[in-house]
Amino acid sequence: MKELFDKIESSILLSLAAKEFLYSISKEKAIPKWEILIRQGQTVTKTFFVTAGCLRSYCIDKNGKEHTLQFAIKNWWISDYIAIHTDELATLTVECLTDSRIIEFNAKELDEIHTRFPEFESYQRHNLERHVVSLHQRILNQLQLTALERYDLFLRQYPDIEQYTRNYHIASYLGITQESLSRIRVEKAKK
Amino acid sequence: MKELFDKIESSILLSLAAKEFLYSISKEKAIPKWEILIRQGQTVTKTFFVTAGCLRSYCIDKNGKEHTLQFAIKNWWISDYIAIHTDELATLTVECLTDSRIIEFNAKELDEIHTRFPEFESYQRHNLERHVVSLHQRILNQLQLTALERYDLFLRQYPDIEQYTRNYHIASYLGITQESLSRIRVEKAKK
DNA sequence: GGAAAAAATTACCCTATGGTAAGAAAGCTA
DNA sequence: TAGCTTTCTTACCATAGGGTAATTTTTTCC
Repeated sequence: MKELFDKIESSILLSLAAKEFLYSISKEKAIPKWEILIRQGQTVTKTFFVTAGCLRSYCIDKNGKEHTLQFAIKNWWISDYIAIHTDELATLTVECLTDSRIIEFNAKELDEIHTRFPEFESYQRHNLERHVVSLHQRILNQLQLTALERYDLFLRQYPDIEQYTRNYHIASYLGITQESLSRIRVEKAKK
Repeated sequence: MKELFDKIESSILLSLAAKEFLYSISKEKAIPKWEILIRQGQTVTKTFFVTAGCLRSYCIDKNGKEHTLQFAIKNWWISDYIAIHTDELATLTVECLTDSRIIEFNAKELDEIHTRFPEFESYQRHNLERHVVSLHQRILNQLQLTALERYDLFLRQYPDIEQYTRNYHIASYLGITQESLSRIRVEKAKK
């Protein structure tokens, strides 16, 4: 719980009213490892703010292969934004990679917070801007770097995430197979 | 000019004050084909709202290859968000693919609009949410579709953009070479 | 702590896409 | 309309990464 306000307050000043409202609707929850919070094909109503641990969102394609869209650790938001925005069934699965703690919000609650508290809306806008920037960078990396370069960058950029993940999670995030990642790791080890 | 308000008003209600302020600072500009609005390596101060025509943002990698990040037609925003956000030099070039019309905003102006007019901030948040959703979809497509499938999807999803682009623009957006796109087009034609 | 399950590695061969270079077509511009 | 420039196509070969399956290593959990 505290984490949410730490995070938000570090970027904007929340009014007392906003703070009380947030407290009144949000409950921090412990989620055990491997629990699934959103399941591909089902309806999505919630967005999650992570206060501890690590979650992952991924989709399973028509050949049964997993593709990781996002990892989320402390202070990050995660959900199936595609489904929420298009009002369709989940295209993603969101799972807990380790015992974690989250705060969940449904769409109506978030709408209400945004409407009632402009400072929260401002926080969200900044958040989304950062998100867009990181997605732009990810797309450019995918277009111009080799698999090895993307792996190195991932390790440098998100050193805290590796401890929670299996190699095949990272491979599917980087857009390669587990086997290719394994070959890359062998090459790296040789140097 | 009118377009900006058409677009914004269709999603939110702007107060009279906000509208007057927007009018007072924004000037629509005609930009000729091939003009470059942001140049990789230089400083970035502006964000563009397109009212007619088509712009493109791309980066040139260390091997001299172009990678298209975004196309923007009427009612879309375009800039080098990476540079603006990280406060560094442009990693992207933004060019005009055809004679176009734009309204430009500098960061300070946008900040001021956001601060003074919560309804504009709300519009921007929704805009950014849509942007995040489309980037998520693009990343998933890149991970799970073949080049041919991505090309078909592009043509279906953005039928209005093709008229403004060269094939190598589209190829570099899809993450393939111009030659590969050409081979794909030949295959498609056969069927 | 040990059996069972899951993940990672490795070897072998395969395929989609890349690179180069030459020629054809289309688009400008005088 | 001719000539120049840019874009597109095609052929040929190269390569990064994929697929399968067997083996080893690590993790899970009773």
